[in-house]
Amino acid sequence: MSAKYKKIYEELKEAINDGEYGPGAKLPDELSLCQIYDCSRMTVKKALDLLVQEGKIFRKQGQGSFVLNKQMVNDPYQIEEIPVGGFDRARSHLAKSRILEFKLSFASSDVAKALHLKENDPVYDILRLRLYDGEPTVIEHTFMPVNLIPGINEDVLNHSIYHYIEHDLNLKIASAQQTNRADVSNDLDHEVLGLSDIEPVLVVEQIAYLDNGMPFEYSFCRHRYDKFKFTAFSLNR
Amino acid sequence: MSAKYKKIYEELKEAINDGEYGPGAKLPDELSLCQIYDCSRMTVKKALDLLVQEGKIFRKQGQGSFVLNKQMVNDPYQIEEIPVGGFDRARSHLAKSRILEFKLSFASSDVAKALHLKENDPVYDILRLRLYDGEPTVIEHTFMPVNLIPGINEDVLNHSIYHYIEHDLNLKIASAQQTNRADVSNDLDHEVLGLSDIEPVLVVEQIAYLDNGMPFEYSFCRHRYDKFKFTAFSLNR
DNA sequence: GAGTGGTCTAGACCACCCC
DNA sequence: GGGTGGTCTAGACCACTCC
Repeated sequence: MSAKYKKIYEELKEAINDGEYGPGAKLPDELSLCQIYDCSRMTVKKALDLLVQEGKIFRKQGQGSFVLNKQMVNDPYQIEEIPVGGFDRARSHLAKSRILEFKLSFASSDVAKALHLKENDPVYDILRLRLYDGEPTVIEHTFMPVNLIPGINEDVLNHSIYHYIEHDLNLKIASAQQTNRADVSNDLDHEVLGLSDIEPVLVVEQIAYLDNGMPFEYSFCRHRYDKFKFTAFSLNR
Repeated sequence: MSAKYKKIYEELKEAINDGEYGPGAKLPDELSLCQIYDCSRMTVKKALDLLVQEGKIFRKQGQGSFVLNKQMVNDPYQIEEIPVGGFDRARSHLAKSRILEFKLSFASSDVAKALHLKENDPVYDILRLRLYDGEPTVIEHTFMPVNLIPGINEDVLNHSIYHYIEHDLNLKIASAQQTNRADVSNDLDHEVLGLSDIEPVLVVEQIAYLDNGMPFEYSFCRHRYDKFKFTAFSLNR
């Protein structure tokens, strides 16, 4: 966390977010930043590259680094925006959750494949409802390997699984693979989320990984179509 | 393209995809790679970092670099998988498109905001249907600034807008911002995509940018729910 | 030609992991 | 202690843009 390039990155990001550098503004060139932050050019570049990846700035050889002009606009439903990745743990603290079902199962072939287990290995099989502002908005179906993540119980579920994994088990959550698709709402969606026949859900399927490369979570989140959208930024090549 | 780190990246990626390094396999350590590719450590690291970002490998201090075990499994509809970002131009060549409407409009306030124009600036207003295997699957509504991208006509639309922009206008497409959400299908969706009332669409809203930071495309793609899903990989922090 | 970012080198020291 | 990746330096040369 004390890495110099991360500090430079954080400071510049803050300066951009605060409007010190407005849309289209030119950042100081690399050599100036080297002087400002008393470091070498590689360190400055590493910080700036992070901002490029994030879509905060773009850089052009021979010209400089500039703040990118971003704006998302259209929002028919006042939808909450979530960056793809689901690592925004702050957000999930706003949500309350209700356990609909919590049991142990033998891994199906699909689950075994996703979690890199053998078929019929034991997994937690968790069905939860997430409430935002007291409103039911997401049905979450999660599978986790019992052997990799021991000790899950209702207490843990009522707090935060992620917190338990990172602080109590001292494991590190490193990455996740997600797919988004739309789906026709099913009986449970109707009953629990209060959707009508014609109202769909946004399904986010996720496999999350620890920093040792082991997949520890395979989940399906069925979101109300009018409450969530997922945002991403991507670079060409 | 001639950058050494990109070559190393490509070669390693190919080796992983070909199974030379299977799931969980350990890659050679950095110093070995330096010898193999006759370069410095920073160059090797840059190549490996690209693989980390892409979710091909993970690295652990004190241990090494390993191939990440990825697998997406569940697919109720045999859906085509598309990486978030939409830069996979190869794919769009498979699609044929039919122009439903092609006109000039004055930018609405939403469109002006997204494309960084003034309200009522002229924009192309394009409604196209994309067919995959002859099947109607996506309705695409696109706005582009006339002044930034001159010379669009039906000919261009029937080929590839992106090809026209990159090769004829010699502009560079740099990045894109996307949001995914599910939506109730509307009358046009029913009529053109052949969806029933209860069948939804996956809406991908996109703003795409040139390498000079200018937004040049604001689009809404309404995908049949049973034909597409979007995948992404993300790192924690 | 001056300014800028893109790539690359050959080292250095440190933190972490396993034996 | 030996192996490994994480960070950082102080240069170098090149490619591109603008004047």
